[in-house]
Amino acid sequence: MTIAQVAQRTGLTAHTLRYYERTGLMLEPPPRGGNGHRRYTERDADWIALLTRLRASGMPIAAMRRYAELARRGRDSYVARKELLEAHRADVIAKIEQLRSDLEIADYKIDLYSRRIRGEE
Amino acid sequence: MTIAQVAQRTGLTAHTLRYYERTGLMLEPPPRGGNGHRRYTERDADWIALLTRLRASGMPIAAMRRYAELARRGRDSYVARKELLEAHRADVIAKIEQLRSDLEIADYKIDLYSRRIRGEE
DNA sequence: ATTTGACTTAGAGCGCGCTCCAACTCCCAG
DNA sequence: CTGGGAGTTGGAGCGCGCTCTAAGTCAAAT
Repeated sequence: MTIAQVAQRTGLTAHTLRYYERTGLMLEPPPRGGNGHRRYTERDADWIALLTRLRASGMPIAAMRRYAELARRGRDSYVARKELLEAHRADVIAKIEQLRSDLEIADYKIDLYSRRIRGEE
Repeated sequence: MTIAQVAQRTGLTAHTLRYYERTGLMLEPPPRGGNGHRRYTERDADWIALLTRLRASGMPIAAMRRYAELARRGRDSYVARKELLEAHRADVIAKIEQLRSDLEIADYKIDLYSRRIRGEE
């Protein structure tokens, strides 16, 4: 698979794919064809798809890098990887709760404006 | 109220308070004491508290600036302000839903690692 | 008189996550 | 053999939201 095809498939740009590789997010650098172009394997594409989902849930690049490092260590890092993901999950859940509660002020204000618009105060 | 007191009360730094003012988030620049220092009114502090809550729910500075501009226009902008907040609320709710769904991959992986750790596969 | 400390300003710097640029190589179609 | 298109690299630039620095003013405490 070419970089353009992976970009297409994952929704990332080719720029971003090279950036991810540079910054240590790949399990290993994708193999190159005779012309020096990257030839992504199916496994590469799957890994990148996983990265995009972790990213979408707000995982920082640095944590994804740690996750990639663990994944390179193989079966020995299952526990560590699980812990990393659990920590991330807890972060996301906390963030969701925070958003919910910080949204209340908007709700309150919206209600206030509604009443003012209707001339109730 | 001094800038330090408002910082204390709102959890922002004095730096950030000046930045917010520079960038157009205040209804009007806080009055100055004889020594040129800002003397925040109770109303200023309340407004800043509202800003921090909007900010905490992820509203971008640019949107807060628009909100401040509307607020400066007074009663005429109730409808516009309400619409702005409703748009923000919709954004936040969408973001929460997105987070929930993007979290599924972490859940799935956590479960996978659990089973692998227990030696089931 | 001096030091301390809280404030002032304009403007620089930073961390994050991209995003793009310049200059280059390579291959293929016309 | 020429042009176009897709890829390569190192490194610069950007948008956001702060965050900090330098140099200065002023007031109260010693």
